[in-house]
Amino acid sequence: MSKSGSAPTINDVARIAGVSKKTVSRVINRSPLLKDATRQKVEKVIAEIGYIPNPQARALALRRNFLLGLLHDNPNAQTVLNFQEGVLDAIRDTEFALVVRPVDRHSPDMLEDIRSFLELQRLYGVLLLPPISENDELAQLCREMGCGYVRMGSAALDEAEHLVQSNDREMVESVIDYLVELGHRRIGLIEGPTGFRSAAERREGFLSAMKRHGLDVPDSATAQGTYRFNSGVEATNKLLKAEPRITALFASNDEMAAGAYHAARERGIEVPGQLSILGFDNSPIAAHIWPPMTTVGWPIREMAKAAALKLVDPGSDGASPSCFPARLVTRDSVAPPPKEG
Amino acid sequence: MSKSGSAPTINDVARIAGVSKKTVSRVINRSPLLKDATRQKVEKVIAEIGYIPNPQARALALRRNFLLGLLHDNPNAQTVLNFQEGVLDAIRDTEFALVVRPVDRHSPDMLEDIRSFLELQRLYGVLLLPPISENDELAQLCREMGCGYVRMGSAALDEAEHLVQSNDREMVESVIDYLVELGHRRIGLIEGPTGFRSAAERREGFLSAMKRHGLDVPDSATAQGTYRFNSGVEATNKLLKAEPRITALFASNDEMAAGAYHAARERGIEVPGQLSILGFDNSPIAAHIWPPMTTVGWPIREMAKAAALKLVDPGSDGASPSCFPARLVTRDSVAPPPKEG
DNA sequence: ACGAAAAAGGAAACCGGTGTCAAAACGATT
DNA sequence: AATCGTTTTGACACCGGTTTCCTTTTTCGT
Repeated sequence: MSKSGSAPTINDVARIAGVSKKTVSRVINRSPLLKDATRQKVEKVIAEIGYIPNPQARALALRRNFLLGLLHDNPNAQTVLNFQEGVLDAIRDTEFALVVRPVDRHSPDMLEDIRSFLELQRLYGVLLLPPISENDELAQLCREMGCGYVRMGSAALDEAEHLVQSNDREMVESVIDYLVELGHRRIGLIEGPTGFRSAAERREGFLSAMKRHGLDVPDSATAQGTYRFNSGVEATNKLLKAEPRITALFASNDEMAAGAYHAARERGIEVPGQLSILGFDNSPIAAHIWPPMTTVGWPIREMAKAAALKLVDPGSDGASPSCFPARLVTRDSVAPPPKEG
Repeated sequence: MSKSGSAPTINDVARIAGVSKKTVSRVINRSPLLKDATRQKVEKVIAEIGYIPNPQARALALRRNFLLGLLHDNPNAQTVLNFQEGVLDAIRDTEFALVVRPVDRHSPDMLEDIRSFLELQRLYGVLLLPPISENDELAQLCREMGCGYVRMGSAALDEAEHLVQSNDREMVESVIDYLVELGHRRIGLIEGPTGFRSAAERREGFLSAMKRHGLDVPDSATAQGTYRFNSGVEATNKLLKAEPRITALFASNDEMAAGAYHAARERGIEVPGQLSILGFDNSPIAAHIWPPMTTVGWPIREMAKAAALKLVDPGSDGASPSCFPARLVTRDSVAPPPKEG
């Protein structure tokens, strides 16, 4: 019997069940070459004494930890946190745990930092959040290091087993359709920074929808931001100066849309009476700002769960492509355009 | 020599340095009974070949993982994320990693869940964020399990070595002083939920400052919220109905303060012209809301770093009490009270 | 210079699992 | 019943450190 006070080990199970520890190990690892009778006998003992394999020992023997890593360059606090919750949904009641690692994508050492991190911790796999999920070198690094990985993205960045995708582009298109239906014709775009795949996808969606409706998008009706609040303010100011007749504004994310509110208010423009504003991400700020913002939300938590499952249990469903639908969250920042004066 | 491709092991170091692995182990563990010459010789080799002890092996032998756990019941996404960054600041370039574990403080199984989590993962230590940091049973559990812990709190919850503290109370007092200096006399309070130590501290600070100034605080000038946005809306409505002559409002956190903005706007009350609003936490919403909110910010990241250091390197400074000063972040939601009549 | 105590080093066992490979058990044939 | 080819199972080394226990060397007082 194991000394009371310390958890039962594989040896305890083996002794009580009257088999070798290797056999117990086989039961734990679901080896197919076990006689059913043996398996059941061992499983009974495991259940009885409440044995749980020690992840530290397995980590050493397998040269691989039971840790999932979350690598991110803080796109947005709420997003990251929702993602963490989703991963936890997937690994709750398993031996896995989630380790987080904020990184700085602007640092020239990012890849080296991550390499030594992976080398040291021997993670089972990592989850890559945008924008660093778009970094192909990083994915390559994971492959080299024998570390599983799943990328979250708004485009087909990788093979299905390494990807959980959202359909930003389609979603933006339908959002523009919605604005056009309401009567808007002059719609402005605040796009995200160059180099972000999501920004590109959202812009493409915008442009193709406008084109489909036969609407003109002069250069002066688009402005670029950095996905941060301040850049939204600046972009809006620039836009409204160049194109004062714009009646609706689509911002590539909520923070910039909130910046647009700010700029509009400073100019005495009423939202949504004189200007409709639409964001993207459904972050908390969209709900808290006044008037509450209409935006597009994607099911981050479910996506995170799916991503984690691809790593942890690739058998179940891991190879199938996962594209998650976003949905329009209608609040009060969009109205029909004002009557022409 | 170690086979190229795999990291150097303790045996490599021992062979190259011409000592036994035990000696190397002693160097790594800073054993005091080593001759300086030996230590330096070994350290030189370690540096040369870039040896890093394998955390998995150490975890097995020491029965203790090199993982810090962050237990939280999401007080606020930005807070949690800042905290994570702070912990990372402390453990960057060490063998430690940070694992996160959101918990549900309303679940009756919370303690059991955490117990089995600790048992399984054998964390080196955990960091407890408010509000669960206030749970004494949880701290007791950590002690029982031999797991280090540090609590973040707004009061003296525990011994110095287990505590990183903020001075909410003092800070609220000085905030009220500030309002009174501006001329406010009728100040309302939206307090946080019962059972939160921070809520209690902030209320105490408010009341004692008001008392000090000889100002009356009728029951109708305080309302309770849940720390969530919506509760801020409701509390403000209740408050303004009962005490329409209030000229300033202090909310126990920014989310509720944002709710107060919302309620004020719905009632056509101008902020800060007719009503000054003050929040607490300096969360992003405070900066993004219109007009930008004056609030109190505490240095979460530094506090997190200090907390992590208490666990990782208790020698350095771990036993000394750590109380971090908050500071007033002045923005545009506070103005002198409107002239009477 | 001598003996005792302190410091340094090493061999082997151990932490709790997994991999390899050979032995044992089994079933089907002859 | 003996033989052969498969399953099943177990003995033993190993993952990369730490620990125990003991021997050898230093250091120091006298």
